[in-house]
Amino acid sequence: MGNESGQNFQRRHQQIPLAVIKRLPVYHRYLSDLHQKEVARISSSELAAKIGITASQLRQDLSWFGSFGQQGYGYRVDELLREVSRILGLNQNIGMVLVGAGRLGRAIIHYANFKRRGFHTKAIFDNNPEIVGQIIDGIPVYDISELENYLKNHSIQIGVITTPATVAQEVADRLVRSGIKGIWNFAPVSLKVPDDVIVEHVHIGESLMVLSMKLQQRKASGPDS
Amino acid sequence: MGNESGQNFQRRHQQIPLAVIKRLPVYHRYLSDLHQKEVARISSSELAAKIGITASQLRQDLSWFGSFGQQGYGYRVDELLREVSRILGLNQNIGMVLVGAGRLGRAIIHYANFKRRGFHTKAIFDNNPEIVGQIIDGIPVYDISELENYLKNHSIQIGVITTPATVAQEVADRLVRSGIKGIWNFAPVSLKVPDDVIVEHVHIGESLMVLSMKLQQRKASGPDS
DNA sequence: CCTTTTTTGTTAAATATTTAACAATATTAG
DNA sequence: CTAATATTGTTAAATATTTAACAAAAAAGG
Repeated sequence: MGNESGQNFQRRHQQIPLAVIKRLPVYHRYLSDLHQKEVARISSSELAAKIGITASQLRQDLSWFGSFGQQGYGYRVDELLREVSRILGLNQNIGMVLVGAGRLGRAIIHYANFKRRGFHTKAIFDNNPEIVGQIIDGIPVYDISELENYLKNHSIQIGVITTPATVAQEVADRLVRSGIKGIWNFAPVSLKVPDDVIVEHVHIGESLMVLSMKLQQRKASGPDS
Repeated sequence: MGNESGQNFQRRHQQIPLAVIKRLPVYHRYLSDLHQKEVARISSSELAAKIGITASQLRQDLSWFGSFGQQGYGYRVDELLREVSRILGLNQNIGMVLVGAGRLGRAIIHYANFKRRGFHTKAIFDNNPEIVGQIIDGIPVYDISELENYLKNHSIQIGVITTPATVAQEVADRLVRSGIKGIWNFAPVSLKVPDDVIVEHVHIGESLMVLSMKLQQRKASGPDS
């Protein structure tokens, strides 16, 4: 058994590298898969091979959070999945509101609600009178003017912005003023927020540009290299 | 004027770091903004400050592709925007097909078509008979069985996957067999493709987990640190 | 026309991340 | 019970990325 059995969260007091943080959801996905397939144990080298990284990196990453494996045996899939879930904060319920009930907003509600447990979209806000009052996926749509009032009376941790880019900053400001500390932003703008607010930006357009660029590079440098 | 005036694409023969590639779309966005505001010139330090990086990094990044600035003057916004667009491959028309006409698919078509020039979704494929035959945003929806035949007869560079995770790999295989070299994947699976095919994965769920984790960390280590 | 200022592109130093190596230890096999 | 094998967590080395420093050169000001 690991020497500290994962009792402690984040062993060292240094800041965890962003590169490590970004790999954790990937580990979670693969571990979920294995768990579903009822695989009981896996070694760092097997798991790393599946993911396409080195075993060293996997062990190094995990070591930021504790010791979850057993020498000579490897990791128990269910235990490691539980630990990674805990590290990711997936063991608690998180309340969200979504601003911008356009196509992307509707798609995200669906995605977020069905795919990931623990994240609950409690309310939707929009400025279109034709949408306000509707119920989308079981979630009520309120007028954007109600935003501050709603947030005052409900426990919400994350605000999701799926508005046009032009109003995203204004929405962010309003969320921040109402005490929201986490913003999941789909609008293609870099939001300016205070230091104590965390923004995760989903870079849809940027991702397509990266693909376009890589294709162009590949073409330029010869298809065989 | 820069000593080589950007005549050459990618000066050195080394591989361009992924970290650099990922920043280029950000540069593009800020330069577009400046261009729209009719700003004519900008120095590396001004632009870097806006973006929130160091001037050194900006100049270092650009130097991978050529010399676009002028000592004592800075960069001409229109020229640099043109160069960055060219590097990103935004100056050419790119044909795309989208597989999976669900909510996310429809949102992406809208997003990709309206927001970014150069990318044209030519056809949509789905297996739902109720959707097949429809026209979405001016784009015809065909039965998924038509995919290979369509790709044989049209010039398509990118396949977009917005199907459920369960069928994403199968769709990817079919795209690859039809000669597609670029895949823009929204399904939460790591696609296995040959080395000459480029996959860009939009990590929607993973991004939410990262946000969740950062919130949890912030909470744990005290709101003031 | 000359001097001062600005700002680039690049070389070098500092920092961060990844990979390799290995001692420690649990498991397995005989 | 002992020896051989497997595999972790961690320390050290290698690699990559970021930042700083600065010579070169253009622009601005007199």
